[in-house]
Amino acid sequence: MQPVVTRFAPSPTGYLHIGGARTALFCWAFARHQKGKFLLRIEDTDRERSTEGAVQAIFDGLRWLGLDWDGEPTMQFARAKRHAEVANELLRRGEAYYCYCSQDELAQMREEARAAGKPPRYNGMWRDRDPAEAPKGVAPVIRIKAPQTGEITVHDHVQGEVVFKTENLDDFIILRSDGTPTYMLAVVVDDHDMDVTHIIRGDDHLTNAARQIVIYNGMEWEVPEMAHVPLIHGPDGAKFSKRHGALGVAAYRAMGYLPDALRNYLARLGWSHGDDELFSTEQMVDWFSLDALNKGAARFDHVKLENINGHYIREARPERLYRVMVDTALEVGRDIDHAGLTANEQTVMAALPELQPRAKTVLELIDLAQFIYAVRPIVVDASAAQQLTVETRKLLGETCTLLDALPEWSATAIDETMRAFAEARGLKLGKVAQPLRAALTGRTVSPGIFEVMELIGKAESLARIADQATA
RNA sequence: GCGCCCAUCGUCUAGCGGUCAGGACACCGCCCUCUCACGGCGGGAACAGGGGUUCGAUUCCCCUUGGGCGCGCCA
Repeated sequence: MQPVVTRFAPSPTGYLHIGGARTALFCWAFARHQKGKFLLRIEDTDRERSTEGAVQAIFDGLRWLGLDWDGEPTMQFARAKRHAEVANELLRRGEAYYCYCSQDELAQMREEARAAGKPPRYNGMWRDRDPAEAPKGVAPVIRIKAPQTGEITVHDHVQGEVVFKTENLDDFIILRSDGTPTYMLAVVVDDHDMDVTHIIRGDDHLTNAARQIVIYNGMEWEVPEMAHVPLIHGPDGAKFSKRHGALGVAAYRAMGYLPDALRNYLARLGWSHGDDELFSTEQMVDWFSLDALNKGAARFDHVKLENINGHYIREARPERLYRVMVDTALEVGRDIDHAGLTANEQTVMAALPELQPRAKTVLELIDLAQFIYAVRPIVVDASAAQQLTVETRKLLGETCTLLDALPEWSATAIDETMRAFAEARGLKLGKVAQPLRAALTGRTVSPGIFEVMELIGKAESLARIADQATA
């Protein structure tokens, strides 16, 4: 049996966007499931818009998500000569022809078609005309000779049998007047030459598939299997543009999302395996099949992504999370946090089990860790300040004395004495804990306050409390 | 305009002729509790509309409506 070969073929004109990442994930998962190959092709034939930085962003994004490709990436522009060769072969076979139309003539053609209520398309002007009639000095394009009757069926693993009447297809250009290939030609030639067996891509290419089949037929090449997956929509159901919150993969990393979380979320968008919501990459590879892909477009839901991210943060090992926190702080330019995190590696690591269930993103994790390296006097935020009254400041003074006398500095020991202290005063524990939290962290929200004290140590704890206490 | 695709709770989805229409996120209660999370328990919430086919339609077919995509010497 022929080994499966899939490919991801982005054009490097921006960042690796979320929709592309999902397509890549599906291509990758299918290839890995089938024990086949997953190839990468950079479609950089648009010389105006393609940039080196964008190519790098694609590599980085895929690697970050853990999508490894096989072999060296193919750079499409470098294969222009081969594309032209195929165009000329099509010419020889009588499956394509030179067209000498000017831009004005084409514009007029489109105008006329529109007026006649037909789709704007080329009218076949040069299809059967003798090239000897060609106007002097005009560099021609090469157009494919599309069948004018019958239909073309795309056998799609997601969309099913999609039938296009050939009368709705026109003789599109395959080679530009400057000798460079158009997208339609380049894709077909490359997919064929790369031995791609399964084309998995966005369903915005579904109509292109019919056109591409014309080229396959012209060359008598076998048409690969196809699967056109629905696009991702924005939260409002409309197109998922930058304006509507569509971001690059790198942006999610910067916002503190873990690659496992994004991968899991994206996989679940348009694909499912029963009721399974949370699954590992291995499980996805194990379970992946094209039949389980959905036909309808899905909306991108940041809230659910956040929930899944929270799950992966809770599951992550502190060592790994610590590295991500440091890297993220550096990347987003939070120098103070970066310095604090770096200088307190052991404490942060020890605190992480307390921090993890409280954070949905790595950025939140960093915020949560601030009490560790905050510098005295602690900045007390507005709501925490309300906890510090004349009475509670006195209370804090008394706890200082008790705490100072503790022979052993542990959360449980502190817990016991504070409970006893509160009870002796006829106070609920919260009446003591909240002022302590305000004094120690400057906030009203934090991990268990006795754990906080253990983490930052006796001296620092007593000092922070004393800063807010009165005798 | 023409062509094509799609349609189950607010969102992501399970369902592949007979189900009390299941799960997850979100939301609302309750519990746990030093705050906030986490966790546990419970609740409300959907088959777009209309025709068929069938003993029986969420499921199959058609139409309507509503979304989306495509129609470049862009990819």
